[in-house]
Amino acid sequence: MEASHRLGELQFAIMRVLWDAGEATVAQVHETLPVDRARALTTIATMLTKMEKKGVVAHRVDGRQFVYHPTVTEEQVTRSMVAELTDRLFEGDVTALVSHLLTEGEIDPGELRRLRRLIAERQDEERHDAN
Amino acid sequence: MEASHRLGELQFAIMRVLWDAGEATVAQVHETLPVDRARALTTIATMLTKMEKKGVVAHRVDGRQFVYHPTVTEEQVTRSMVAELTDRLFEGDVTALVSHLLTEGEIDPGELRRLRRLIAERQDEERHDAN
DNA sequence: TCGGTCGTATTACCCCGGTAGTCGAACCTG
DNA sequence: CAGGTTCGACTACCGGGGTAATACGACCGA
Repeated sequence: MEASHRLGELQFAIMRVLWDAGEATVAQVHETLPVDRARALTTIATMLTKMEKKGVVAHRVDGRQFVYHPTVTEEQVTRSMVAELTDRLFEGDVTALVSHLLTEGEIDPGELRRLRRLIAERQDEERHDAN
Repeated sequence: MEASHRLGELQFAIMRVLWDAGEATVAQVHETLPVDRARALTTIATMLTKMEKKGVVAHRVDGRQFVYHPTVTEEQVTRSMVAELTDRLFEGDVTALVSHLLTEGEIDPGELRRLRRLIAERQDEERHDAN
């Protein structure tokens, strides 16, 4: 029942930092962020403000600094973004997505074995769970 | 080696129509489009212009009408969008994505069996192919 | 106390997806 | 030929991601 937490590239990167650290100031996020492209500190601050308005982060005040923390879990975001793509591209048919990955993706034999094991485990759980 | 064909919701819907029909006029696209929400004809026309500028469609002239056709395949688009998500969310680890689908997604036992068979087939191909 | 520094707030752009009104040219049709 | 219709071109606007300069207030050290 969660809203669709659609995050952009930078927003996701920021969330990563916050998920890892639990909480962080603007400066800390800025430093921790992968330095692919140097971004101004104010850019991060602006982003965090927007993200707070959107409800994916919140902050507490520590002295003069804002300490931001996530209000949504990585799982929630990942799930909603994967679900959105699955809906968009495969009408929600998860199997179709996996099928695509198998036929189009570069999956080596080792990966295939891992996947097979994964599914077997899942089937086991399915059998044991009333869920 | 294809560029990242990132398409929005409406753009994708339009591409669907074009992929299905092979080619279509603005009016045909407009009519064929799922009538979830009534859109103005000009909206479709504008979108198609933008999409042509972006290089995912092209048009020929038939009398006074433009007949649009796709210049990229559904496979190309699907692949690049899936790849983008996989990179964003799972650092390109396809198995991680599938794992996510298995543990988080709503996959019923029937689906699991289908997937298992899919993987088995893929493994067979892997064995037979020198690829 | 005064000036610099630190850190957030405000403001302003750019780009692009989406939405659509209006304009102008071509084309029928009476 | 005149007037209405059709269809693309042009223009405009909103929202949101991304980027950042500038403004402003608080704080600290000399």
